[in-house]
Amino acid sequence: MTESTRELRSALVEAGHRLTGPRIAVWEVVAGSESHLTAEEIAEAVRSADPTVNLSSVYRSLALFTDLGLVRESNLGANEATHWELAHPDEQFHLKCKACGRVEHHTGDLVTQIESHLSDHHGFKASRVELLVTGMCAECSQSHSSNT
Amino acid sequence: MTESTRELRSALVEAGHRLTGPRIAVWEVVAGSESHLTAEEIAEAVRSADPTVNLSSVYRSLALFTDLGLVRESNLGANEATHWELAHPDEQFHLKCKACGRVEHHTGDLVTQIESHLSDHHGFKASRVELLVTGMCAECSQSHSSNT
DNA sequence: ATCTAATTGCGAACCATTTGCAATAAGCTG
DNA sequence: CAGCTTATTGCAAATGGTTCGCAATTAGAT
Ligand SMILES: [Mn+2]
Ligand SMILES: [Mn+2]
Ligand SMILES: [Zn+2]
Ligand SMILES: [Zn+2]
Repeated sequence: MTESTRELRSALVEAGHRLTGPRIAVWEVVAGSESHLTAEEIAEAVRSADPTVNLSSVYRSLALFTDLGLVRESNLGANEATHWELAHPDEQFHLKCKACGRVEHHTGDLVTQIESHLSDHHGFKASRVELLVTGMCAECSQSHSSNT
Repeated sequence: MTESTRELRSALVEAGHRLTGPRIAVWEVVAGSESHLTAEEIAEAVRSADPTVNLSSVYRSLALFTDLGLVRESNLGANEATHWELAHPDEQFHLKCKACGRVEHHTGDLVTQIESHLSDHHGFKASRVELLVTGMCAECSQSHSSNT
């Protein structure tokens, strides 16, 4: 049993769930990837290891992992499928380049400042912050510029 | 012709589009509401004035208005239908209370600071910022507290 | 009043996600 | 290890929001 599987097991057991084949497979894929994946992409990768795993089970595993705080679910655009990735904190937010499509992470304490401000001045207790900045990344604004 | 319709007409004409019954009806509903409405809710309201207007036309009008910058489209939660409202700037973001469900607006210059920081230090040119803070509003955290 | 292209209504298609249910298997317990 | 209970799975069908194709309508120009 791999180290990553061990982590999964303890999280599952602690919450009273079972360690199963499909869950392990989904976990390995998500934990072993750097990117934001759709359920279908995850299912595809999972199937290469075990072709019997069903897409429904992938969805169910992801929902459970999200619940346990192991993975993070993101909407990276209207009418786009949900993307999943290993959990990361709120203050690490998303920069999406509309030219190349890449999604980068950016850590800023400004998110934390917003939370504090809302709590201190407005009594709003934030439990989750989702910040998506869409625009042009450095590389793309460079290559798309019409200068000499 | 109402004032609000006149505004719509000039925006449409300027972009080479026609002023039509369905577009006026959708516009009146969105412009006359304070809240974030789903396409179905808008269609319902539109039908009370003109029952012949189709849901597809509502979607098409909303897509066009969004394109023209007249309305704003928001995802206020995973697996929830898209919501529309009259356009408002990026720095006016969303606070969603998970207890009462209300969505409030909050204006903070911190969003603008994030944009500047990304531009100055990372060469990322933001064109749109979507910030959704989920948590408990002041009223709800008060009434849900278990104190004497 | 005529003309033409944009727009609409309608129904069907689409796509991501969820669900019901019978079959399977994880993790006790002895 | 074998038996038992119940969570979990695979499958296929349902769902719900949104889009699409196309023929009929209509806005706006001439
Ligand atoms: Mn991320
Ligand atoms: Mn809003
Ligand atoms: Zn880019
Ligand atoms: Zn509330």
